[in-house]
Amino acid sequence: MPELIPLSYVETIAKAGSIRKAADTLAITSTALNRRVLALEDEFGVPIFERLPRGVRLTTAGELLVQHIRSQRSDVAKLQSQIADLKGERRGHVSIACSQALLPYFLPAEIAAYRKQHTAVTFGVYLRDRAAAEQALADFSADVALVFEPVRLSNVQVLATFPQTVYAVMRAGHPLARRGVIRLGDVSQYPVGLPTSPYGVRQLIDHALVRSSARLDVAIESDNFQFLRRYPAEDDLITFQIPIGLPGQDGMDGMVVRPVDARDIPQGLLYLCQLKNRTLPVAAAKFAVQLERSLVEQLGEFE
Amino acid sequence: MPELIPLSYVETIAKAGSIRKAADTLAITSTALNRRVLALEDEFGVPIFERLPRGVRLTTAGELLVQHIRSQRSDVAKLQSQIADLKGERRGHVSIACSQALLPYFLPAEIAAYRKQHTAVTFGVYLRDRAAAEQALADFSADVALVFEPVRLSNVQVLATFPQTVYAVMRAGHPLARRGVIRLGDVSQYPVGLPTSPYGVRQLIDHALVRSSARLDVAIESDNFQFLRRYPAEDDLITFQIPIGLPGQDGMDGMVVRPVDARDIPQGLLYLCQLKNRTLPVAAAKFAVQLERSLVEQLGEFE
DNA sequence: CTTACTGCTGCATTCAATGCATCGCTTTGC
DNA sequence: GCAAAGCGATGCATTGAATGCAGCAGTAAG
Repeated sequence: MPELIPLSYVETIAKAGSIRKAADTLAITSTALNRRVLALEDEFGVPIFERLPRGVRLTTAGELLVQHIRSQRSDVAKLQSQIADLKGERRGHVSIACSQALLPYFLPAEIAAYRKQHTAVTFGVYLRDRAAAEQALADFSADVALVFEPVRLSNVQVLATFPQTVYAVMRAGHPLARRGVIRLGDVSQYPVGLPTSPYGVRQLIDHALVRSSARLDVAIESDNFQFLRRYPAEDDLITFQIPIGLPGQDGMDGMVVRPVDARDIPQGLLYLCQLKNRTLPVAAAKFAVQLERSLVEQLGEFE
Repeated sequence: MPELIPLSYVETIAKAGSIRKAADTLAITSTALNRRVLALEDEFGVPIFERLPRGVRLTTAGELLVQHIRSQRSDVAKLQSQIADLKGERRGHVSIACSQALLPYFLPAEIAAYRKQHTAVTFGVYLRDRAAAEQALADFSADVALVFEPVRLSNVQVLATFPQTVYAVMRAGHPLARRGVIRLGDVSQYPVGLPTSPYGVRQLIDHALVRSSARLDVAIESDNFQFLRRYPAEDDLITFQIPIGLPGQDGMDGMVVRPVDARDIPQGLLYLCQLKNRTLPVAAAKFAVQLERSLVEQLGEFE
């Protein structure tokens, strides 16, 4: 699909930082590339690149142009996926930006289920924090984002939200394991492990602690959910997770999870999003629908 | 802006119905054009055109492609208008599809006011009935549509709605002219002139008549609002208009308008629309904002 | 059966895009 | 300070991909 995305060399130059370097990676001479840039600037009547002593940098107009090119690329992908769809091939590619909690169980199962039906569809799964996920949507490097408690949601269209109760994770023999629902006051008697502050679960807990008289003994802090989920097996410590990041009934080898009372820590929301005003390629749209269905079912299981 | 819209020849061929005719209008040989088509079909792996004995016709894939090309053209226009905007030129073009009522007074005044500020912006104003206006949005031949009581509104995004009371139009000496508000029962004593059935005003009146005991003596029927507005000057006949299609206090030379009681004929809605999920070019977006403001003011005047 | 119109293809041509060499400029390193 | 290195821009020769020409095969209309 060569000339379906013209001007894509502009992106290469912007990334490389100089015309000569970009010409190298494009395997053409700098002359040719330079000429294309000049011709393009002539057409628009505006400089696309700012000439610096050590290379070039996009002007404001150039940034608009790059945005346009990316949007166009995504449109072409959509078109190709539509055409492939009516060829009966069900091809395509889906890029997903998501929070950590989705990676260990939920997305692998979902993607495997989807690919079982549509084997020609390929996937890209990228761990992005809440801000980076929105950025990924904006520059078309992701089709959909699945994030817990996102930040601002500007330029983002919410396809669906799913409430997520915070669960306490502990070893099976832990005293609190006998209770059905955990109160925050109970937990304050034990050391806890928390995610670092950028994460949604931590935000919810921090907010809860402000309003509450309880204080937590934070013995462990980590930015890795996998670590936080496994650690209580070795210690009396309690950590917190949302259900989407937990394995099913089996596979909890020696550990148990108990919901935290919603009066203490309110439910957070898991957001399924896409870029505002964008029509997704067929594959991505269908996958989003499947995600929505599965998440609604998943919800029922844990309630 | 030549090669910013590649593939645009596909549209030309589709419209011409044959490669050779299209080649004529494009001022190139049929050979070259044919080659491009073959190359394109090779890239997509799907025939774009169906070969008929007397020419070609778009396949399903081809129709998708044409839709994509139109969308792309509109995107490029948006980009250029954005770039022109930051050049301080405020250039651009706005295409408007609208009902008859907007043409005599409202749009001329609005466009003139806009062009006073942005002289480099050009306009296209096209009379389209309610169904055709939506079609015009869909194929990107119009940026915004202003229609009274539209039909289905699929694939259309409503930017704003404005209630429009139906007004009775009569000569100044008419007996009913002494009343402040007209009841449908009063009108039934006189002959009336109505727009033909596709128009929103007629729809409202027809609906009103079904529910009401009153019957109207339809002496004149026309699809031209200009005619219906002027005719009562020569006759005791009464016609109906919405305020947006009427001149201000002056310029009614010998005629008066009186609102029809909303209990008899409910208010209709004037819709300001754009294509769903489309980002308008700067000029069109700004003009839409101006329209919205003016219409809100206009509303105050007549209430 | 002829005529006219269609899309398609082999071969020669041409012109726009490319490559080469070089200039003018700024920053970097000694 | 002065040479070196890296950058974008430009004049000139070259090349190859897109074009044009002529002719093919097929179908519908008269």
